[in-house]
Amino acid sequence: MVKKFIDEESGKVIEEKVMNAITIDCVIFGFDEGKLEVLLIEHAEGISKGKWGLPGGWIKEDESIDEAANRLLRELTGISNLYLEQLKAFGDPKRFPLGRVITIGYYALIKKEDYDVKAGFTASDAKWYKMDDVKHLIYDHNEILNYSLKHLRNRVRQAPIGFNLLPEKFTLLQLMQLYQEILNVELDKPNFRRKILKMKLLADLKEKEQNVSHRAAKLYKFDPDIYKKLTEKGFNFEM
Amino acid sequence: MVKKFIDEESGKVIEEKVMNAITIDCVIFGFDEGKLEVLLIEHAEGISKGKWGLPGGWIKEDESIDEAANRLLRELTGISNLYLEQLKAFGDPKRFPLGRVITIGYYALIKKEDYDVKAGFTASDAKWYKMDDVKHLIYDHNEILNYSLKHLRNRVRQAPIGFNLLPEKFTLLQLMQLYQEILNVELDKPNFRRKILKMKLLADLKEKEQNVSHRAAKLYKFDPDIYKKLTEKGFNFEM
DNA sequence: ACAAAAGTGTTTATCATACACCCATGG
DNA sequence: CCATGGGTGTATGATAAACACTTTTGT
Repeated sequence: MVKKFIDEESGKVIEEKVMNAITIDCVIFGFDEGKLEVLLIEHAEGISKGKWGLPGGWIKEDESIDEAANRLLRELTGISNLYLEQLKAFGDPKRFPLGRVITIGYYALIKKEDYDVKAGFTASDAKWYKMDDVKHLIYDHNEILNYSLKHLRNRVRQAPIGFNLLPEKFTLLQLMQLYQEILNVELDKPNFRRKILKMKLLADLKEKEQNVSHRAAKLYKFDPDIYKKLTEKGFNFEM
Repeated sequence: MVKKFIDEESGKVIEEKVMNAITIDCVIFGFDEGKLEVLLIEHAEGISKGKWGLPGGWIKEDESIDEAANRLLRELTGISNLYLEQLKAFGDPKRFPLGRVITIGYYALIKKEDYDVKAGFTASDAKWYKMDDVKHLIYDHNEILNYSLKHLRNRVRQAPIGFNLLPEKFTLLQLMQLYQEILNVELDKPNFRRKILKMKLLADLKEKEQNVSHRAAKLYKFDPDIYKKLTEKGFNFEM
C-alpha cells in the first residue's frame, strides 16, 4: 500500500510504501487548569468524516513503530522530543469496520506550553478535551483511551513521568494538583511537600511566582540528571 | 496469506487465511527447583532451522490477537486456561531478515505440573531453559525475552501473579523462593511469612507436606475469590 | 542427638498520617 | 485586616527490618 506524506525537509508531497493492516493510534495527554486533557481529531475524510477520534496513521515500510509514532506526533503537535511510550496492540477482528486492521496504541505526555497546533492530513480539526467531556469516539478509540488512562495511573505511581505534563517551572501545589487529578485522590499538602522534597528529584530554581495575590511560592524544575543518578534504587510514588 | 492448521475439534489439517506481516511470539515462564525457566522451541524449517527461539505463530483473519495467543499456547502446551498477558509490539524494520514483520509479544506463566509437551507444527523440539542458560536466540527474541523478564519483575510486585508459577498447593518457603528468584533478592523468612499472611490471600489447606526430613510445613493455596474481594484496595508486594 | 527447615516473639528505627499553626502578599 | 495559598512543626500509630529463639520431623 502507498500513501502520501509531506517530506519533513523539503516540504514536498511524496509517496511512500506503508504497512498494510497495521496502524498507530496515539493518546496525547495534556494538563490545563488542574484538569487532565486529551487531544482529539475530527476526521476529515472517509467513512468516519465528522467524527472524533484519536490521532493516528500508517507505518512506513522502513521506519520502526516507535519512529512512526514519533513522526505522527511531530506532524501533529510540532514537538520533537516528548514523552512517548507504547501501550499495547489492539487487535479485535471487528475493531475497524472496513477490514482487519490491528492498531498499536501509544500515549504521550506533553507540556501544553510547547504545543503548536498543526492540523494534519486527515484532521480538519484538532481539539483538547477534558477527560470528563470525551464522548463517543470512532472504532475502539474509547477502549484505547480508557486503557491508557489506567496505564497512566499506574505509571505515575512508579516513575516521575507526571512532570512531562507540567510547565518547565512549577510550584509544589501545581504538582500536587496534578497527582490529585490523575489519581483522583485528595492529598495532604504538608505531607506531600515532605514526601516529594525528600526524594531529591526537584531542583530549587531560587525563583518565586510573580503577581499572585498570596504569598509567592518557590518554583522548582524536575531534574532528569538527578533522576538518572537516583533511578537505580527505584522510587515509590504511592500517594 | 494462507497457512495450514490442525483443526482442534476434528484433528484434520485445514487451511486458513492469516494476517500478513504480523506474528505473535510468546515467552512462557515456568518455575522448577527454585529456578525461573523459559520454554524455547527449536525451529524445524526455513532459514532458522536448527536454531532456538520463542514459540510463535500467525494470527488468523477472524480471531483477535488475544485469541491467537491463547490458541498458540494451547497447541504448544496443552493448557487452556493459563495466565497470559500481552507485552507489547516489537517493530524494528530489520528484526526479521526476510521482510517487514511486526510481532506482538505475549508472556505466560504456567504451573509446570500442568504442562504436557506437544511439539507443534514448526517445532522439532521444545525445551525448558533456566534463564541463565539461554544463549543467542533467533531474530530479536533475546530482546523480547529480556523485556518480558523486566516486565515480570514489575508485575510481580504489584499483583499476586507469581502464584501462577507454583503448584496448586505450596508452602510459604516455596513462595518466598519464587520471589527471591524472580526479584533477585534475599528475603527474611519470618518477615516474609508475616507480610504474606497479613494480606489474607492464602487459604490454609489444613494439610502438611509429606515425607520431608524436617518439620513438615503447612500447605496453602492462592484463593482467587479472596483476591477479587480484596483487589480493589490494591496491594503492595514490594519486598 | 543432630540436621534442617518450620514457625514465633521482640526490639528498634523509620515513616505515613493527621492536624495545628505561622508566614507573606494583594485587595 | 482578611482571604488565600505557602510553608513548618509535632504527636501518634503503623510498619519494615533484624535477629534471637522455640518447635517438629526424619535419619
